[in-house]
Amino acid sequence: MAAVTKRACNPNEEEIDLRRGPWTLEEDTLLIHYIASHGEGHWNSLAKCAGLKRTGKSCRLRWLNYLKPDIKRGNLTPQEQLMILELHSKWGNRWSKIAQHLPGRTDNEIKNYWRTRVQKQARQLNIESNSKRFLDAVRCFWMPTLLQKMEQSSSSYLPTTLSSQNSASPSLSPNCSAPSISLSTSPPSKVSQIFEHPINGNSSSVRSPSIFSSDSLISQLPQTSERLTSPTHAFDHTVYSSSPALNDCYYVDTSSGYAYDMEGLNLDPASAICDFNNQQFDCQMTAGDWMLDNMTDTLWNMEGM
DNA sequence: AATATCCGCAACCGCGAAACT
DNA sequence: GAGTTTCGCGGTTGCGGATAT
Repeated sequence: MAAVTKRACNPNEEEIDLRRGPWTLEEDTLLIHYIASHGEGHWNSLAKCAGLKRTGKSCRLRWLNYLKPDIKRGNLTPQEQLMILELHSKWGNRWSKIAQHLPGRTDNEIKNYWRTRVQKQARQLNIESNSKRFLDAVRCFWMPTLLQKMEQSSSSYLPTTLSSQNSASPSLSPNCSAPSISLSTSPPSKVSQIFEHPINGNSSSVRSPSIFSSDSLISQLPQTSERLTSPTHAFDHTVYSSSPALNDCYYVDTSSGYAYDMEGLNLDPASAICDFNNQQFDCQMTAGDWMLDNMTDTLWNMEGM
């Protein structure tokens, strides 16, 4: 039951009972129908004209975060999680800006994801979520694991003729200035949304932002052949090798058929050991290191990661 | 089975920027 | 240019379901 408060916007106006709390189906219907026929904007007058005893602010929030038709619901895909991690490393808590690059996702949803999932992991590791250390952790383990899931999903999801080709695997292209999660072959038919590289964009696909620049976190991921020594590590050369078609950079969202959750990921601790010869990052893994100590029971077994 | 605790998410709040008068 | 209104953003809260005890 939504709370009701007495409020007078203007001393001359009669007091209006303003509802608060969860929206009812009736209110949702009113708002949807009103916007369908009159459009959105001018939220305060919209609330009054639609017969909603809500603030314009509340109506706007309800519409943008929940009722808008193109809102995508369900778990964030690995691709989306990866993009959030990447963009947050660049922009910080600019949720709305980050959300602009994730069609169908709201800033509120992304913010909640960051606070409930990402910051939780940082807390469990006793490191600041905005610290370089945590960024390294994200870069060295979280992102590769997401990429692994993307690789696996694309392999199982795409037709075998496609998935058997290296070029069809999501590839990290260190030199790619556009989204570096790429498919260099024609996008599969089941791909729901494709962000094309700007120089190739010629369809109705949503244009991708130019993220994942050369100095981005992803481009700083350790090259598999150089730094990942475990034979069981899931990242083979197809993940990190340069795509022969660097210009063909797609962001592939397979969410239409999948609902991934980090919690479902299971990374063998042994496979997470890095040997960073170049020591570019301070997340070198040796027995007794802070991260290794923690990874079996927090971040790196992916329970809750 | 009952209670406590945890967790995710929708909704609210305060503030600053932009638009309008 | 000043004052007011509207909009949008980021931070926070609180509810309800899930899980643990």
